[in-house]
Amino acid sequence: MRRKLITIRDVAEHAGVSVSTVSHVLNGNDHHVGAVKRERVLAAVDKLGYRPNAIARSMVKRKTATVGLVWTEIDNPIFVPVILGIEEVLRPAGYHIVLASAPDVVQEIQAIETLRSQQVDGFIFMSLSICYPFDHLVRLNNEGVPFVVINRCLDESTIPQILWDERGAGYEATQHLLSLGHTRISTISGPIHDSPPRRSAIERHRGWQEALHEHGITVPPEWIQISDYTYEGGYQATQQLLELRAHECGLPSAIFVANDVMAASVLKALYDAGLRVPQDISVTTVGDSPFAAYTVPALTTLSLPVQEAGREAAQILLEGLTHGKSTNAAKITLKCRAQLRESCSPYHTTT
Amino acid sequence: MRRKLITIRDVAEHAGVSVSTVSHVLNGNDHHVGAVKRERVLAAVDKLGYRPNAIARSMVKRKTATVGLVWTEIDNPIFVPVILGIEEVLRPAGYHIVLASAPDVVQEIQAIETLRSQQVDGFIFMSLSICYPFDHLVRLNNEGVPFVVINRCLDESTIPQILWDERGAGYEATQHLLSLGHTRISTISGPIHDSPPRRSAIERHRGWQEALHEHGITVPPEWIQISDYTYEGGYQATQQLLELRAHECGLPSAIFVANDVMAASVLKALYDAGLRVPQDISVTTVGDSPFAAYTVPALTTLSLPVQEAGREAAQILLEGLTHGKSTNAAKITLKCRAQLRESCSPYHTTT
DNA sequence: TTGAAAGCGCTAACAC
DNA sequence: GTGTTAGCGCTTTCAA
Repeated sequence: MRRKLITIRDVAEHAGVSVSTVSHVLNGNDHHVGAVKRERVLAAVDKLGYRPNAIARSMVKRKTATVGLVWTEIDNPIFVPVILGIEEVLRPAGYHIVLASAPDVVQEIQAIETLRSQQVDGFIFMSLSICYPFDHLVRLNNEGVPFVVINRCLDESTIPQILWDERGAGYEATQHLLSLGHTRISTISGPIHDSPPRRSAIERHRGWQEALHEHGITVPPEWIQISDYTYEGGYQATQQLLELRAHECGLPSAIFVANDVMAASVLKALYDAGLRVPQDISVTTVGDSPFAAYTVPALTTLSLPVQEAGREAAQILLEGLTHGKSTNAAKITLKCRAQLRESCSPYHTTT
Repeated sequence: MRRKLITIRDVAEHAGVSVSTVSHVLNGNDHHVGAVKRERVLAAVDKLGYRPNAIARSMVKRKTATVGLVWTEIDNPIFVPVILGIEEVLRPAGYHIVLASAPDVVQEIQAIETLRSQQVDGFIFMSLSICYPFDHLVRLNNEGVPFVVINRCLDESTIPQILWDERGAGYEATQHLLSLGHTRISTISGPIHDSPPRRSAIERHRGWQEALHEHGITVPPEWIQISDYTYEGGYQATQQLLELRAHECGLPSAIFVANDVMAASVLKALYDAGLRVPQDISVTTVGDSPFAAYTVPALTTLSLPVQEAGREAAQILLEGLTHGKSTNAAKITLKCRAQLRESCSPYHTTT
């Protein structure tokens, strides 16, 4: 930043005191500084427009008051609320956030390296529920670097992590359908066969399974559509399902769709096929994107406490940042909340 | 980051060379270093797991390779693609991004202060098209700090800025309706009366006006609904419009909705009222959120090149970062692209 | 209460 | 080619 930098020395000179006195005043170590000199310092600071150099300070304090936010795939809208939650708690604590998106593990490792050389004080890792290898995270943890991980399956109890109760979400979404009398309940699942696996997809699917199982219900395999969490995928999966009209197993009376993005396009596919929701077919899903309340019909869904995840993560990190190390490695699972809207109706034989 | 830090001196010692040699090797000033010593240095670096301290380097180079991203309201999904665009160009250039959200001007000024003391090399400001006062930006500019501003109206030609052609978007969206034979074209506008003003809302509205004016069309004032860019707002505005059924001016045959969020709820409101889109009423809008292609019916809209805005901003900033200062303060206006989908049909007297 | 001075880890003259 | 050394701007003993 161009301009001749104004340093603490300039201030000291201007105020006719020593640099250490200036430093003391500026850092609130006022106790041992005379009121007169303090005033003089403050005046000089003001007059000169002095702006302390945080870099220089970081150098000697060996702390930067900065945390690295490593994002496994930034191209996801939930990024925003999560960051919001993180900022909400990190900002007041005086911390800054440095961003680094890292689409894969190699880049993640690379990002960690870079950020560490930047001397960040800690990390938050946010991923798309993908079960990447995490040896590097274990190592990082062993080195005593504070960090917390959001939405990633690491089967490692000494790393603090925030998860959503995906299985519970799938379960409850299905349970809701069951409670309405539906028994012919299909699913359009997320990428449950991906490798590395996608935890959310697998868990939501399992939740659906468990709910059905509890009621002793089995469904024809054709009613299980594996898709990919995208609009296009949801649309196509629905078309697949609709072809069963002519098939012996027939159509389900309800669909559990693994995320709200697909659910939106499921609605569209159903509409395009002339089926009415919820009269002809009910739909539940997971994820409560802002649009979910304004689809036609509005989606009954389980909302992920996204911003809360950011808050929790930051909170735990802060703990580790201040108390030198994460006290008790927490594994927090956040419950999803049901949002009952218009896409479901009680089961009845064809209208 | 705990652990005894390994410094460049340790490496020098281990390799039996001087620190400056190590520094040269590490910074690619290889020309003047013998191959033998270079190897020894590299080996020592590897063996010791040396990680250069970027903070120390920044201190002497007076550069941090970091840019501050100041976000006027982080709670907006377009944040993600914009960041994506920014990272796309800043990352390869070796720059990091420090985040700071600042909901209002006071906090923005504060954020700038903090980031400057953090020694960021430059800034990108991203706002919601709100015409905040910007004296502080002019000052920043005068101090020679490189920065660029996205989506904000500052009537100041020496500050590089990226804008979207909002007026053009409104114009073309309306023009499309006109070309389909519509003349009874209503608008659900954004917050055009806000203070400080919202540029996008005003411009889109003006685009609508201009298109009608060009065709010598005037509309009853009841057909102009001022709303707020939200789902709720869009829904309510539509209900207002629908009350005109009983009114002497009657219903329009088409609506230009100022953003896609409102458009989604307009669709819903119309559906709830038993009106079919596009058979009974056509809808165009601005903004092409991912969901816009999957509403029922899919929205005909003008898409903002969002990621491109991020890219352009970063590109221009990079210019200023490397060439000491922004060469020629650019004001780039990005054109919006029409996405023709299902929400419009040719005008015809009531079906 | 105040100040002098020793670094924090690195780069870049400048000397050899 | 290679090494010595003077800072970058700040905090923090330690003395006075």
